[in-house]
Amino acid sequence: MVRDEVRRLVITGELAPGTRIVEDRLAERLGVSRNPVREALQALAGEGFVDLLPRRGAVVAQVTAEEAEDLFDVRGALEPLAARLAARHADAAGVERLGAVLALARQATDVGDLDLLASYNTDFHSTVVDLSRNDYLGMLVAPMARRVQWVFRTNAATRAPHSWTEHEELLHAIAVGDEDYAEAVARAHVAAARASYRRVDGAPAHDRSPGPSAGVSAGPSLTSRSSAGAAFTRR
Amino acid sequence: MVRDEVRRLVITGELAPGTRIVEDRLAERLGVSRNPVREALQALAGEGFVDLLPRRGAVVAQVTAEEAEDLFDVRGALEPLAARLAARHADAAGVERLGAVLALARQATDVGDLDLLASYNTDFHSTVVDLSRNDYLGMLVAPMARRVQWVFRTNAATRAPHSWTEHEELLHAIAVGDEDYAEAVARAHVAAARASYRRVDGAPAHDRSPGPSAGVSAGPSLTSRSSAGAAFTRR
DNA sequence: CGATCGCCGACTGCATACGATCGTGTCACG
DNA sequence: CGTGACACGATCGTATGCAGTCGGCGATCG
Repeated sequence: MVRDEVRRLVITGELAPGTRIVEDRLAERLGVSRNPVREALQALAGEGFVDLLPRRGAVVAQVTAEEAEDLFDVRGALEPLAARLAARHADAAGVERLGAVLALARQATDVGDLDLLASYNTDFHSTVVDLSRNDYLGMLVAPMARRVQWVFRTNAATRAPHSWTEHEELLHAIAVGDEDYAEAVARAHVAAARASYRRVDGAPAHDRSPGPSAGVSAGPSLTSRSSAGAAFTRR
Repeated sequence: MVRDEVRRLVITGELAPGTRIVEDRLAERLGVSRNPVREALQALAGEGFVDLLPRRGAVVAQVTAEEAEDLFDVRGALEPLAARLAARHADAAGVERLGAVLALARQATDVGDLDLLASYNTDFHSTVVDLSRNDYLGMLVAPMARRVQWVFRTNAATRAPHSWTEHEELLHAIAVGDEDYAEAVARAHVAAARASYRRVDGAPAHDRSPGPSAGVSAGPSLTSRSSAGAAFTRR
C-alpha cells in the first residue's frame, strides 16, 4: 500500500520534518500516479504525520517539545486503560503472543538493531491494546503508537533497556489478571518514558505539566526546529 | 467540503448503518466526481464512520453495543484528562467561551431542538479540549466527539437535562482552576452518561465492564435500527 | 436433482487530463 | 532606490477514462 510506504518514509526520517511534499514528485518517486499519493497524504494528515495546507500542499509535521509533552499526557491516560482492560480480558493465547514479542525484542536487543527494537516496541503496545478487546481504543492507539515511535526514534537508544524490563512486568501483571497492578505498571512506564525523554531532550522551557520534574536539566535543546509561526491547526 | 457533507449524512442517519456506499451514486447525488467522494470515504474510515472493504467498497459502520461500551471506556480515560488540563490552563477568555456554549445550549433546551442540543454538546466538549492546550488530545477527541454524537443520537433526549447540569459543574471547576475537582466531575459525567445509556439501551448481555451496573433494566429497546443482519464490523 | 465451472455485469483502483489558484519574479512607476 | 501591480509558472483540486477484480447467475456435468 502506498500509504504505508509514505508513512515509512516519514517515520524513518527519509522525509525529514518540515520538508515540503509535492504530489507530482512523490508520485513519480514511488512509480504511481498522484491519486494514491493524495489518499496517502490525507490519511497521514489524519494521523498527524503531515500538515495539509489548502491549495499549498503538504509538509512533514514538526514535532515540537510541546507536542511531545502532549503525547505523554495522552499516553498516560490511554495506556493504563489498555493495560487494565488487557489484564481483564487476556487469555492464555494472548499472553503467549505478548511473550513472543518480548522474546523477539530480546533478540533485537542482543543484536543491537535499534530500528527493529523500536518497531517491536510498537508491536508490544499494539498487542496489549489488542488484548484489551476494545476496538475503539485500538483505533486510537494504533496511530498513536506509530507517532510515539516517530517522536522518540532519536532517544530510543538510551531508553530501550529500562523500557523492556518494564514491559516484562506489564506482561506479568496481565498474565495473572491483576487489573490494578497492570494499570499501575503502565502508568509508571509512561512516567518513566517521560522522565527519560526530558533527560535526553532537555526540560521544556515552560513547564506546562507538573509530574515528575526532570532533575537533570540537560544541555542544548534539540527541539524548537519550528519554522512556521502560526502553528495552530484548528478548523 | 465533501467530507463534511458525507459525514453529516452518516451522523444524521440519512445514510443508515449497514448501507452500502457506491462511489458513483454518492458522487452524482452530491454533484461532484468520484475523486472527492473517495477521499471523503477514506477520511471517514479513519474516523470509524464507515468500513472500507478492499475491492468491495464502503459500508456505513454498524454501532454494536460492545462498541458503545468501548467508547465509554475511552471517554472515561480522555475526558477527565481534558478536564484536568483545561482547569490547569484555562484563562478568563476560555471560561467565557465555555459559558457562551452553555448559554446557547440552555436556549436550545428551552426551544427543544434536540439535534441542535446534541451539536452544542459536541461543541462543549471540543471547547474543553481546546482549553486543555493539548493539540494531540484535540486531534483524538474531535472525531471521538462526533462519534459520540452519532452513537447517542437516539437516546440524547432522555439524557440531555442531567448532562447540562453536569456541564455547569465542570465549567465551574475549570473556572476556579481546581484540577482534581474538574477531573472528578468529568469522570462522573462519563459514568452518568454510561449509566443513562444502559438504562435506555438495556444492559449489555455479557457485562464486559463492571462499573455502575444499571439497576433499571429497561423496557423495549429503542436500538436495533440495524437493517442488515450481519452486524459485525471487525476488520 | 444438486453441485461446480465459467461467463457477465458492476464497481473499485489507478492513470491521465484539465481548470483554478496561489506564490514569485519582474518591470514600471513614484 | 523602494514599492506596487502584473504576469507567469508551479501545483493543487476535480473530472474523466480504462483496466482489473469480485460477486452473481446460468449452463453443464455428475
